[in-house]
Amino acid sequence: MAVKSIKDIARLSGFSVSTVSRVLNNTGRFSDQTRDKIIKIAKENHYSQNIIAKGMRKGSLAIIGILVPDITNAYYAAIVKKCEQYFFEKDYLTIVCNTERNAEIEEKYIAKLSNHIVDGLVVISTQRAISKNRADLPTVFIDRSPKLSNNTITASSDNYAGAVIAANHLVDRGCYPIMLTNKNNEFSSNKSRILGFTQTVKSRGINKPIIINSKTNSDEIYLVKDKIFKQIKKLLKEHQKLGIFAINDNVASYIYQAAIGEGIRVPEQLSIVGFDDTPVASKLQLTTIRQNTSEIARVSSTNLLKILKREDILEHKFTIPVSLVKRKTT
Amino acid sequence: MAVKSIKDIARLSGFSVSTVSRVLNNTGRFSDQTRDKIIKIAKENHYSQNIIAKGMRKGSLAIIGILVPDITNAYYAAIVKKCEQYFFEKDYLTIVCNTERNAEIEEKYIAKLSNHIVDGLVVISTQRAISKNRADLPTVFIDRSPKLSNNTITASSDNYAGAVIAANHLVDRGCYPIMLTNKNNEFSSNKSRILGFTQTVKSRGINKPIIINSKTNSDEIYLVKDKIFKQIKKLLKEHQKLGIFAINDNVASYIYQAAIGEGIRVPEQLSIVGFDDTPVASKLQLTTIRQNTSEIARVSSTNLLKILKREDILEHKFTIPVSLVKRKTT
DNA sequence: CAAAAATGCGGTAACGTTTGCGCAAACAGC
DNA sequence: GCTGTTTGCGCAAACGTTACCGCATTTTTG
Repeated sequence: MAVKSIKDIARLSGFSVSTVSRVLNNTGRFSDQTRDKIIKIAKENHYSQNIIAKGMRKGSLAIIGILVPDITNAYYAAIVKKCEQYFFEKDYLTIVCNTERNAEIEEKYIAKLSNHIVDGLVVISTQRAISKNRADLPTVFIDRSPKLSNNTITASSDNYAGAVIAANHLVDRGCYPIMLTNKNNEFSSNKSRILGFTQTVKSRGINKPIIINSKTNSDEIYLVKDKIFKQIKKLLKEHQKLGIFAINDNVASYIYQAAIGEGIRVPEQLSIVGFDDTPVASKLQLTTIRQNTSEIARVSSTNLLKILKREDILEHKFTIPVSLVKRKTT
Repeated sequence: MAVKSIKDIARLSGFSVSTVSRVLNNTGRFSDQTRDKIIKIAKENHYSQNIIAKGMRKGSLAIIGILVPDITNAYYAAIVKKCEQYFFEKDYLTIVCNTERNAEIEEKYIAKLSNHIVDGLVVISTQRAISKNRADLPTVFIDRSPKLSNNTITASSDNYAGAVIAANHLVDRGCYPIMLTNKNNEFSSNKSRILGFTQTVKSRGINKPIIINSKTNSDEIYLVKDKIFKQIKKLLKEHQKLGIFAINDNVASYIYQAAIGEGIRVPEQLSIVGFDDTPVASKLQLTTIRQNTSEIARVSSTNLLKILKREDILEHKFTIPVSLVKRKTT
């Protein structure tokens, strides 16, 4: 009961603290008898190592911090889960921070985590360049990276290729392609998707690609439903089949439901391709571009651990392939 | 640059470490001049407190651990996010652990966290009673709690009331009610829902309530689709309108999609009520029983912090009200 | 069998912080 | 101007570990 520290085990076993420490960490020299006796006593008394003290001595608690806009978002949740599990395999714990994409909250988390509490940081999709005073903390970025220096390490999906696949898929199925984006078009991932769409559509003979920008967040797109459908209905008169490439599954699923409500047949009149492949997409049977979240997480985690082990990392940009998941909306 | 510890600030300012510590923590006695000078130097040199050392001295790192089956599940994600945000408000960080409902993994996490790394634990829906050797760690439970002692603190939705609401809603709309559960019927939350359904249905004059147990996990229910629909179709011949109360939204949404595939009209022939109110339910326009995840998280977090502050907690069971969200499947 | 090497173990400093205690100087009261 | 109180600050111990170093004792070597 009263056993708290290595000192108690030392006292109970008759050995010194250094010997107990060596046995418990399996380092240095000690006899088999000594080991057995100390281990036995430690177990009997439910000794558990004080990680704080160890961390102080070693200068590390073996904890990783992960900054994520919102754990409730299925795409982020998938990444965070995989990272956490990967780190735990390697004996690291993970502190999760919901930043709400709010720069102020981000700064607060970073300030707190910088105080020697985490060994490194995984940063997903930050609003802006991260404050410089965390410059000492090893960091890997997911999706987007600040323009701090040219050796920041980033992993992201091949957004450009995803858009190319989506655009070609729509044109192949005889649709006149439209892209529907949200207000976050300054995000590099959105930029790449727009570029991929535009270039592909042009290469298929359409000179003026139509891109509708909702100018809202993905989950507030319902506010501009009427405006969007006015445009869609107008286009439907000019083209037999329309194909919407939505910036993500949330937007795609909303448009899908709304189209049905408007009496537009999917996919006969209107095909829809989303992006992400979240559970909603699979429940709604939405065709979408799948992001390989497991791979993004794996690459990021291993890179961070490599930095911590001071191993060299040759690449700095890691681009993860995406794939088309064909379902019932195309 | 080379400034690492309070010692450096002491050296640079000409004061002792104790004075610096007192100023930085705003405790004890010091003059205004001293304060200004020390603060200035600390800021100039970007001093940041070493939380590990502080933690060692104070015996706490101000970190909470949260054990959750799967952060990817929307219901759990909502709770975890709220808890994390609440703890951060109170200056605690949160370590998230995905246990996959696996007892072995749970034990590993608990063993690791027990080593003085967290101040307390939030445990969501554990598979079994938690290993006894963590008995020293303050813990609150969500959804279900092990039968360790009768003062374990638990917060959960009013599952019984939810089932009563769902059953009445279905009967009110002229449906012959059926309940569809998964294999986890030993879970107390499922038990309560089944009880609520059974008793309500009986009180409405149906003596032999029909409960179909898929005997699979929620996301593997597709394996027994044929069996389930055979039964549903048979019942459809005996009753004009059927109403399914599904154990959760995942099951409900699958049944919804499958029913449409089978050519059954929803809600004309078959009404469906889910449980949870996850994003999928709202996307699919599923009628469901909403769990108040914010409230569950708030109650649990405040209770844990109360325990840490050694405040008395009068109740041990916290039951959070649920509500009917009527959408298009009823 | 002497010298050299290996083994087993303990003493102790250090990690960076907080905090009780004590002491000198300044200030207050009468 | 003497006593009593307050103020400002430093010393040093302590939190629980780890790891360097050193010292017997034992084992190996030639």
